[in-house]
Amino acid sequence: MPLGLTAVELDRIDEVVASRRKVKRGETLFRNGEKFTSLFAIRTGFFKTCITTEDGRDQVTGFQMAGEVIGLDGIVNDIHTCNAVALEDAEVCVMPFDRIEELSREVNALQHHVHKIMSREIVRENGVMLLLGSMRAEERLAAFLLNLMQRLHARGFSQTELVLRMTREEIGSYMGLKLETVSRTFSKFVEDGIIEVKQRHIRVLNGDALRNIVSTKAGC
Amino acid sequence: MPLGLTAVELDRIDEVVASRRKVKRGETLFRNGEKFTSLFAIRTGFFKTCITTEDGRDQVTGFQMAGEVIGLDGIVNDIHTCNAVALEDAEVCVMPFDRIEELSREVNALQHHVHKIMSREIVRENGVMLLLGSMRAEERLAAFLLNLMQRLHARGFSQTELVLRMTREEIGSYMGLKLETVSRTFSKFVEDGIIEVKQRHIRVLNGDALRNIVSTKAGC
DNA sequence: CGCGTCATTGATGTGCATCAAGTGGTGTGG
DNA sequence: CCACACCACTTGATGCACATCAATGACGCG
Repeated sequence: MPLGLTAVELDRIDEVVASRRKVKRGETLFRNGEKFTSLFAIRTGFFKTCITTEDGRDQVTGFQMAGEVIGLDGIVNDIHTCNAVALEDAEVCVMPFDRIEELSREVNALQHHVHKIMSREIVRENGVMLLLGSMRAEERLAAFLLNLMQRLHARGFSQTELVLRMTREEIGSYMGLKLETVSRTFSKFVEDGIIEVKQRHIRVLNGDALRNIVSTKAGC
Repeated sequence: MPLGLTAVELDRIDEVVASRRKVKRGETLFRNGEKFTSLFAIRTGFFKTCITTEDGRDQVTGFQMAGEVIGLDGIVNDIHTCNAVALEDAEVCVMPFDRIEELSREVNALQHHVHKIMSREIVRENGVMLLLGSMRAEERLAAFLLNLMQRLHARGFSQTELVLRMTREEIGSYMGLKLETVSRTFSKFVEDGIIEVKQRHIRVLNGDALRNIVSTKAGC
């Protein structure tokens, strides 16, 4: 969590956690239409959030890992508007939102932290919109891999190796592509010597090449 | 603004407005990279927000009208990450964010209101992601028109007539389409008798048809 | 009136979707 | 422990929606 807090403040912040909850792989933490009461801080595990429309369309709107907060969509109307599904066995901290609001009136740092988390999510989604609106398949996947690597690295994992927690289809859904396109694009990256793929294990051989792919549209 | 407030509370909320600012058509309210200090409530006028990437790509991430709040992206890093451009002469209320935080510690309703505004933006962007990721051109534009109509109607404007404040290119950028595609799709709607188009003036003849277009992917 | 901006419409190209077949890993039950 | 079934993935062939390129038309402003 945040920085520059006194011990007392840190204790107060612990108070927002009402309980913990385990979610098995494949199960949902919350569903579209359910009443919103709490935000969830992921302790361990990996989630996807996805929207399902009346007509059966379904789209992954994000992947969340340990240390990230999930459930912000529910605040507006006190109803969750997406499903949060565990992609591996997970544990979350349940943080009742009224308690968060209460405490953040007393602890300025908490208040500001909450605002930042929400703003960060807005900015992240801006980035995804950019990606969906104007990038080609290779760029999307390069950006996706770089983003995952960066987040995993920030958590102390390898910079170059990662294990995908999601299927090709879920990646495709998130990136606005079909699973075949995801697969083909990975294959192309392999041919080009940029990554190695073995099932869901990915080793990045040439991170710069990925970065180039993402930001080399200028020449077009 | 929100409901169920005492007169005293309402007075307090007025305090968040430090000043007003006029923005002429084509000018920016804030720019990517500028220091973030305030949120802005639009009093009159119409804005677009857009991201510009290093490599010159540019994408509209939203259109905002009177009564909406703009600038939420700046909270995370105290830096704006997008440009806000007035599409017509506009006036905004400047609301210094530290004052918002200060006051929302005292006025619960304000605190909750701020949270809702941010959450609403997250949910809106979720919807755009869905649109960009899985809808075809006709569906995107139908959804776009319906959304504009609904927001304008909520502000007391006609349900069936609207004036686009933005160019075809800006619409296309927002929807992940080229301006030609936007134009062609409008023309198709006209052929089908769904709308009338005269420059930027749009009259919706058959709102149900639009709604059908948006939610008729089940059959495909 | 003439120029610039925005919009429309047509002809052609292409990136990704779609359809289809086959492979490989995993898990289960005999 | 092996056989089978299932699922995720890969790879190829074809088609289509939208992009791209290009020409023309309609406003609005100096």
